[in-house]
Amino acid sequence: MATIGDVAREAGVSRSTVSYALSGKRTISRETRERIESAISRLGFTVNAGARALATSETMVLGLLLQFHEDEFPPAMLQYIYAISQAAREVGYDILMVTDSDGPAAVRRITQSNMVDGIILLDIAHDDPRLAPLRAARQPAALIGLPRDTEGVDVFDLDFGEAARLLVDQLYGLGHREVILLAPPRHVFERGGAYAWRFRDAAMERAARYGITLYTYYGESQQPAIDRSLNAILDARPTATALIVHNDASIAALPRILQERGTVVPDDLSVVSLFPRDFGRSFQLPYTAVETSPDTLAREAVQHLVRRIIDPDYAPPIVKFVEPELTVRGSTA
Amino acid sequence: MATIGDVAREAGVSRSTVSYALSGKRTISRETRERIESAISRLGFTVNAGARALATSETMVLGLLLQFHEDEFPPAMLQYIYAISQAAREVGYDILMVTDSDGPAAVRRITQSNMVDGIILLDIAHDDPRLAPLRAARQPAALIGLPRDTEGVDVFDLDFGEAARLLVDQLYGLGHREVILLAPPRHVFERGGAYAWRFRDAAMERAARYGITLYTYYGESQQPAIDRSLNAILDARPTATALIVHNDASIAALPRILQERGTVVPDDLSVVSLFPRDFGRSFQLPYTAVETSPDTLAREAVQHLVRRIIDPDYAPPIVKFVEPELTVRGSTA
DNA sequence: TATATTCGTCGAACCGGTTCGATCGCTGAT
DNA sequence: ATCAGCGATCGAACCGGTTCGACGAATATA
Repeated sequence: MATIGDVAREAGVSRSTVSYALSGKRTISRETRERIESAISRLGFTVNAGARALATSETMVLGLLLQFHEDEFPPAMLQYIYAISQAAREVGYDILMVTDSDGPAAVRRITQSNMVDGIILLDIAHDDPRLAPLRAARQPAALIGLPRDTEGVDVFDLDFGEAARLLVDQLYGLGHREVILLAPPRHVFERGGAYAWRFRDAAMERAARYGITLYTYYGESQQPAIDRSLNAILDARPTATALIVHNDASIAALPRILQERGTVVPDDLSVVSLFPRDFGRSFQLPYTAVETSPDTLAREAVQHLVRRIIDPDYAPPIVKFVEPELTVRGSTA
Repeated sequence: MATIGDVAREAGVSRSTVSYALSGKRTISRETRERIESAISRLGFTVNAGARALATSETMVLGLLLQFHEDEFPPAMLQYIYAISQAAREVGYDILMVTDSDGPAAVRRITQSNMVDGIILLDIAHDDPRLAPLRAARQPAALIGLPRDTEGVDVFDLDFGEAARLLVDQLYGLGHREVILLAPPRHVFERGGAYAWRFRDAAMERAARYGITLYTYYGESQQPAIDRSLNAILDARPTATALIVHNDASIAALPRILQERGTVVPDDLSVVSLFPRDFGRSFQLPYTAVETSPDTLAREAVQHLVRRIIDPDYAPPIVKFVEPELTVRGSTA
């Protein structure tokens, strides 16, 4: 590989001149610049990322930390990963994807060794053990998901509480007074997935205020338990007139289950849910729902992170809740 | 951040001594080593990855290049991504994930700038445009998927031809003589996804040999077209007694569709398929099938790649087909 | 006892960039 | 005619590691 020294020699200038021609940080005469450019293309020169990183202390890489929980629904995760990667590239950054099962160690490893300029965390737990090493790090971080303590980090998340209220309101307005809430699996709550109880608690609070009887159940994460539990829940509450599903794995299975049971939506049962917008691409989900948009969330997180990398205190840490939007699909009556 | 110079000063030795103590490449006295180690932990020293990469020309990072096609089924992709990431970490490497839509440019960018020690390519097209820049690169590559020309790269893939034969044999042995083959979407063929026609052609060849009438159809990739096309196909061939599904998106929707139609498996129709082993985790797929194992494939690719990074010509380039395995689930009669 | 080895350590060079300060030739203002 | 100011370029230092050759002291060999 050609180095900047080779280019300098070929163009008959010094290394620093080549560097300045590349960065444009000092004026270079038209003639010299052209000589350098032609030398670069003749030699096929590309700057060595490691050397540049060493000199500038900027790697132009973002760390993407994620854990893969057995009880998580894969399609949803990929939405985020992909969106983050795309958004990062748009602003000139690459993604170092780290899936270590030991999250805190992973954070320490990549921040202390200076492999990345910033960090994005997915799958935030209420007391996320990765936050401590993250706060100790030199690099800024953006979280997608809400932890208990947001100090020193930027947070982006859907307003799950508001989403729940929106859905309950919708059902209440249509006259439903006996509703089943299918929440995420129990492990999600135990692990501290705050989005789970933010949604559940808001739904319960709202239902209570309206005098709605809300039956709360926790879904399963893997087949065939998903099917079994859905059937069991529906069997247990024959008088319920509506179903709120906050559970990706279950919502994907629901159409088939209802079909099997001969339950017609919305005649026999109203169904509302909450899932990523692109689920429709993979699954047939004809339900009125709050559609989350991983793309938007990811893009916003990345852009904020990059701004903070460039200027660490361009603004105080933010906690941004994306407003949920209801897409009505006529699965309610 | 403490540098190796800080450690050296703290321990009262030279920088090189610290380096040798770290790498173990030269003998260091017990006493000195202990002084260095305590200095390291006192200062919280971690080697700077960029500096080490510059000095050693080894980044300990693998590039993972993938493109996200609209007509692909996301869950399958994630299996690979995750497995590769895990396998890489096991052997000390991190993953730089690149999703640029311009694949060849991405290959050039990360290889020429020396960001990675090796490259893994997913989603190989028959004439994959990324291969040219890859062969020009200094870094070795492993492909998951089979291109036309395998020169200079290591290739890992399921033996799709054999998989097809296995499934056709299975049906033939049970007496089926009129079979529907649901292949991947047309775009996959057009784009050059070799696995698609390797499976299809082998199935057709085998069917012809046995005198089986094979109706070949191409599935859709997105809802609601998937549902529509499945129904149309089943309507068009009421006399077919078996269905071979080589199409992730369709197989995920199939149970519901059959339910809707009142078709009982295997009494009314035998179904066999080909999908990743872990699909059972997300979807309820009670079908006899060749189950692919992204984990195994990914692990093998990564391990080979790393070996080749360490010793570029430890062996000639390999093309490794993983033998398909049939899991019988009683969806045939 | 003289000599060859081995052990433990150091200094310097190098990896491939960036950046600061200095120099030099011109131009324009005084 | 003098000098400030600017444009264009260079050299050197630096980023934080690794590695090679050298060297003194201790140990083994003859």
